[in-house]
Amino acid sequence: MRTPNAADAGGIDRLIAERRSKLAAIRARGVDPFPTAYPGREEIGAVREANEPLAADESSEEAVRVAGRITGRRGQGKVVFMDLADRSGKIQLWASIDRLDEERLAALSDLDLGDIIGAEGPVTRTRRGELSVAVDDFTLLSKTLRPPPDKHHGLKDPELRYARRYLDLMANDDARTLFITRAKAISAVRRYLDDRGFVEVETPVLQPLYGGAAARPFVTHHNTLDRNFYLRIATELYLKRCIIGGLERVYELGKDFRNEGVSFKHNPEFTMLETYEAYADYRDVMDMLEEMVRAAAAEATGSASVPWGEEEIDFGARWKRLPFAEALTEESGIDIRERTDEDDLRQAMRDAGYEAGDTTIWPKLVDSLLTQALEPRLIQPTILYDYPLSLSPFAKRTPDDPEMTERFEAFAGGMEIANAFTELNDPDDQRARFEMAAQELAAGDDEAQPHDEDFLIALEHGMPPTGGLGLGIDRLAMLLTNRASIREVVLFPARRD
RNA sequence: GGGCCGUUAGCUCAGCUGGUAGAGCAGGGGACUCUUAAUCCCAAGGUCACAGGUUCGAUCCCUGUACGGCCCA
Repeated sequence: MRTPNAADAGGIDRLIAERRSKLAAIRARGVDPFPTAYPGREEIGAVREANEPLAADESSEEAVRVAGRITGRRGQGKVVFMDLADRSGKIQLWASIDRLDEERLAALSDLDLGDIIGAEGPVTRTRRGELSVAVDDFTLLSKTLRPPPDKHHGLKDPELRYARRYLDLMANDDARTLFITRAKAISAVRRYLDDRGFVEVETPVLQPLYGGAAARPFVTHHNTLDRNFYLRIATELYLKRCIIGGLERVYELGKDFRNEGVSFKHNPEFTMLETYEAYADYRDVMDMLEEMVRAAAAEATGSASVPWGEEEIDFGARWKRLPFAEALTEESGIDIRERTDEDDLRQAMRDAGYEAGDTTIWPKLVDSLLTQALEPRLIQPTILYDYPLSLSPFAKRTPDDPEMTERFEAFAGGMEIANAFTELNDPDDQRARFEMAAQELAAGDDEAQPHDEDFLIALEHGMPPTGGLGLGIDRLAMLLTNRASIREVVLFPARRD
C-alpha cells in the first residue's frame, strides 16, 4: 500500500500519486482504463503515406483509427494538440471543441505523457502544414502510472538504458532502429542458409558435458534427475553428431553461455551461429562466410559497406586472407613457429614489449600475442588461416604440416567475428587430442576440453569430411550498427547487482 | 587486473578547490480555438550514490565502498 501522504511527498512518489488519482477518477467515470483491444487500427506510417498529398485545411473523406503512445501535448484552451507515436511513426492529433464536447476534450487533456490511446477521425493538414488526425473520438487503451523519460533529451544514463531497456526503446529512436537492424541481419543469415539447403536444428542447451570451445561453463542442477548439467559453451559437438547422422548441412543459431569476464565484447550469454557442411573444407567455408556476411550487411543496412567509427568497413570487397603465423610474425616480430617452448615465447613477448602474464600455457600466450599485436589492427574484414594444432583441438591437420590445422578466424573492426575449420573426423586423432587436453587440464588449464567418450563413439561411426563455422552474431550486430560495446546490441545485457 | 573520469529533483544538466543547492523538461493550479521543444503567470519538488575522515562548517577537500563510462592490458 502507498503511504497516505504520498501526494505530499516530492519526487517520483508524487508523480505516481498524481497519475493514480487520475486513474481512480477515470474508473469513477465508468471508463475501463485497460480495455482488451482496439480493432481496425492502422499503422501511423501507412496513414501518413496515404495522406501525404493533402493540402493545408484539406481533409480525407474517410476516418482512420490510429493507436499509440502520447509523446507530446500542446494545450491551447479549447484546442489540444498531441503527438501519437507507434512503431511506424508519429502523427499529430488535433482535438478541438468543434469536434468533441467539453467533457471529452477535458478528459483528453487530462491524459498523461506516455498514456496509450486510440483515436479516430479524418486525416487533415493544419494551417501550419502538419498532417494530423482530427479527433472525433478517442479511447484510453492503457493508463501509465510512471512518467516517461525526457521527451526532448531522451534517456541517456547508460545504467538505466540497460537495466530498463524498454525506456531506451520508448525514448530513443536509435535504439529501436538498432534492434530492427539486428533482427534483419539475423533473418538475412537464416535466409542465406535456408536457401542453400541447410537444416536449422535445435540441440541441447543443458549438456551433460561441455565442449567445442575454450571456456569455463556455467553449471546447473536438475532436481528430479539429481544430476548437474552444463549450459552449453558451444553447439559444435552436437551439430557434428547431426552430420554423422546424415543431415549433411545443418546450422543452429542461438545462445551460448561462457562463465568469464564481462567486457565491451563479452556478455556471459551471447548469440552464436554454427554451421556444418559435409564434403566441404575450410576454403569453401571462407567463401560462404564472406558471401553470407555481405548479404546480411546489405539486407540489414542497405549497403555492404558500413561506417565504423571514423572509418568504413567494406564487407563487399574480397576479404584479405593471410596465413596466421606469418601475419603474426610480420606484425609482432615474433615467429611462433620457432618459439614452441612457452618460456621462450613468454620471454620473446616481454622483450618485444607485450604483456605475457604468468600463464604457463603456450596456446594462451599465442592467443594473447594475437590479441595485442594483430587483432586491433584488423579493421577491414580479414581472414587469418592455418593455426597451430595446440590451439585447435577439433580441427584437421594440414596435409603438408601435421603441427598446423586447417583452421581460420575472421576479423573485422578489430574483433574476432568468426572461427572455422575443416573438422577433425579421424576418431583416433580426436582421441589423441582429448588426451593432450587431459594433460592441459591436469596442468591447470581450466579452459581445456574435457574428455568426451560419447562424442568419440559418434566419430567412430564415421563423419564425412566437413567444413564448420562459428559466427558471433552480437559482434556482427556491433559492426552493422557501428556500436563499440556488446551491451548496446544486446537487449538486456548482464548486470551487476 | 591497472589508470582516468563520473554519480546533484522523475528525466537532461549547471553549481567558482569550503558557508546547507539551481535551470529546462515532466508533474500541480490558472490563462489561451492552428500548436509542434507551444507560450505566459503562480506554487511545489533534494538522504547532492553510500560509509567514514579533516574542518567551526563539506555537494565541494581526503580515504574507502558500490555502480557506471572511457582508455590501457
